[in-house]
Amino acid sequence: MSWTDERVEMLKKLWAEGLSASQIAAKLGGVSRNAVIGKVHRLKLSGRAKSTKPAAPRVRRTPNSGGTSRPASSSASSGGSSSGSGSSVGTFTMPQRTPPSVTHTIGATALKQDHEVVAYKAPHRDTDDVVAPMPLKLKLVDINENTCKWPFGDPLQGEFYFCGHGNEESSPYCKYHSKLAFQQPQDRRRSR
DNA sequence: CCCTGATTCGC
DNA sequence: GCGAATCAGG
Repeated sequence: MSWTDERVEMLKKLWAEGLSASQIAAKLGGVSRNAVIGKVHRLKLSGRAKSTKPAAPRVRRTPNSGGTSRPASSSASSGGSSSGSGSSVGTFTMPQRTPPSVTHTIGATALKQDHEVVAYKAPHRDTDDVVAPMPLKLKLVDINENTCKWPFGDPLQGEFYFCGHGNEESSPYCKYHSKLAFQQPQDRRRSR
């Protein structure tokens, strides 16, 4: 299909209304969104509602100068483009097992009382005589192989730290949190 | 991966 | 002039 006056008019209108190129292409029919964008550019209608945007910092593309282009084979696209999930420094990965929300509540509650309280009885069904330790407020940088890595708080919120108490060997958590972390299989309530 | 617009360039 | 391919972001 070609760009008749009507179609161009429609294009201008829709573009002015803020519809996306693909939407306009769909409405007009018979054209791809690329066709629409291309036309828009030719009509010099690009920059739409673009406030402070004097010049486009576009980086010149370099397919291959003056030669036969578009050989389909984009050649060495290799994996140089990073985006690698590699190991970004500073990134912390939460434990696979999401700590039960109960713990957070407890932690928070205990925190409000702040000092004084050194320990508190474990919540309900925990018949264990294991006592939950008050979390030492260890920062990410302060934890190591021997500190419990049970997280408290929300990394996105203000407070975020780790339990930090000593652990049994080979465990990332202290005795108490190891229990919470490694067995949850208790009966799951029918959520529905 | 979905989407957006921007750009290039063979046709 | 046209628009597919491609790019650069969100």
